[in-house]
Amino acid sequence: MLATGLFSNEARNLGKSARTRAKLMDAAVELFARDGFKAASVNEIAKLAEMANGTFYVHFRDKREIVQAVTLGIAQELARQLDEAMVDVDDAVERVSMATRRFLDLALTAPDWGRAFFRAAWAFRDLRENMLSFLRADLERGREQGAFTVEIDDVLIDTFASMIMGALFGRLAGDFGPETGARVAELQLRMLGVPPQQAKAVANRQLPELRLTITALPKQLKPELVPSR
Amino acid sequence: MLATGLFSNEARNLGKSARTRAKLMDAAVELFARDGFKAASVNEIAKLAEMANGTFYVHFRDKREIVQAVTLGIAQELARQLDEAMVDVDDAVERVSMATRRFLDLALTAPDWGRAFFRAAWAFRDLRENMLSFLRADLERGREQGAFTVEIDDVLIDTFASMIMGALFGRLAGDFGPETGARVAELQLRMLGVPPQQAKAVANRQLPELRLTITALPKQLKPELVPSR
DNA sequence: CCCATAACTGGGAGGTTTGTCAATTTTTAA
DNA sequence: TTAAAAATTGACAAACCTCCCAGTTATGGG
Repeated sequence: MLATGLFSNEARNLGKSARTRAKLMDAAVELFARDGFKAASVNEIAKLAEMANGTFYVHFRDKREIVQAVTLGIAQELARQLDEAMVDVDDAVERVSMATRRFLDLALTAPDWGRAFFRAAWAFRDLRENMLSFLRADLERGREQGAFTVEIDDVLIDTFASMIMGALFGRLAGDFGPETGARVAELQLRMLGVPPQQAKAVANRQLPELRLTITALPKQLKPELVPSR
Repeated sequence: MLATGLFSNEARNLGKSARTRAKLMDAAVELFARDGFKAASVNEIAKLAEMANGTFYVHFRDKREIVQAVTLGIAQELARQLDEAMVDVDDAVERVSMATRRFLDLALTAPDWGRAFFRAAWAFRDLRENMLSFLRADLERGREQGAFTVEIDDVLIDTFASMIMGALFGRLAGDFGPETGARVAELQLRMLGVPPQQAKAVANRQLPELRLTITALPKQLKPELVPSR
């Protein structure tokens, strides 16, 4: 077990129950990433979290419940950080390129989260659709700004997302290096109708340092997962 | 259990051993498609194939072996059919568009095969790389013919494949209809540098009827999986 | 048709999994 | 400080898993 996983870190100032719950979730992330949701066992999660099997069932009704908590937590945190990294970018071409590159950077800083997210994205439709709503907003903005010539429909959005997921997989597998994000962003912009030269320039633009802000979630119940702009 | 799955059909004129083996493989495809390779159990495979658990071990050393047989079988058959459907197409733009559209049509005619292939493509690197070698050939041909302006590298090939896999997933989930293949092909051609108007025209070109040729595999051991041209 | 051989059966050993529960320890708040 | 509440433990039932094997049945070449 790692010293502290991301959930534990978020919960470090909360009560004991929340900390134990977070520890279980961190262990679960690791196993979900490695084995998938179905193949990971409650026993192993508890063992990795260094507690007795029975404790698991104090904090989660069953495996389905921890799967939901973990995947929702990962999606929320990734979306929040991505959103934050882009608050003051207005140009759609920049935003679209940045989303792809930042998302990959982010997922790669916590590879287990990346892997678990990869699995969750295929397994859970509502989570996937929630993430895609962010994307749709930027793509439609690009059309309005006249930057994208392609028609925006569900297939386009899904395809765009698949390109990101494919890159995530390749990065996580170690097949590709850090330049992958820029390359994929370039390909995406070409697809959207941005002139090749501009696509290359924008996609390779230097990004400001990635500032990680792992903060505690608000005490209130999980906020809805919605684009902030 | 379905009347006859594809493996059983291929083996229908072979000896009893081959037929039983094929029946197990058909059952396995169904469960792999539903639950994944790790979560599917030998017990359930045997039960679905309507035979005693012990029979499984007459035909396969263990689960790894049937997973390998099934995934290789699916990949081979899909590659073979795809290759056959494209033998007399020379233009790279046409080939690339056709590969995407035909692959999707093919995978959708046997959705369990499609689902199992989808899983296998992420799980088994060598299988994936083997399929990608087909793709690379056509993409490079397109550069030589001057049709594609984009640089051909590993990230491009992987991204191209991810677009297909994403579409496959959406089609299998019922999110998208039969027009998806043409739409994704159009997006791919745009990405490669084909002028938008031409991309749209080629991608929507009517394809000759898909002729399914489920035939018995040659008696000799599995042939290598290699592009025929 | 006969019978050697191949295919198949089903019970079981030994392990893992899920989920429960009574007993124990830790935390919290008065 | 102390007692009630909350958290944790670990053993366990019941189900399910993989793989084996001794015994039974089916197949097909001579």
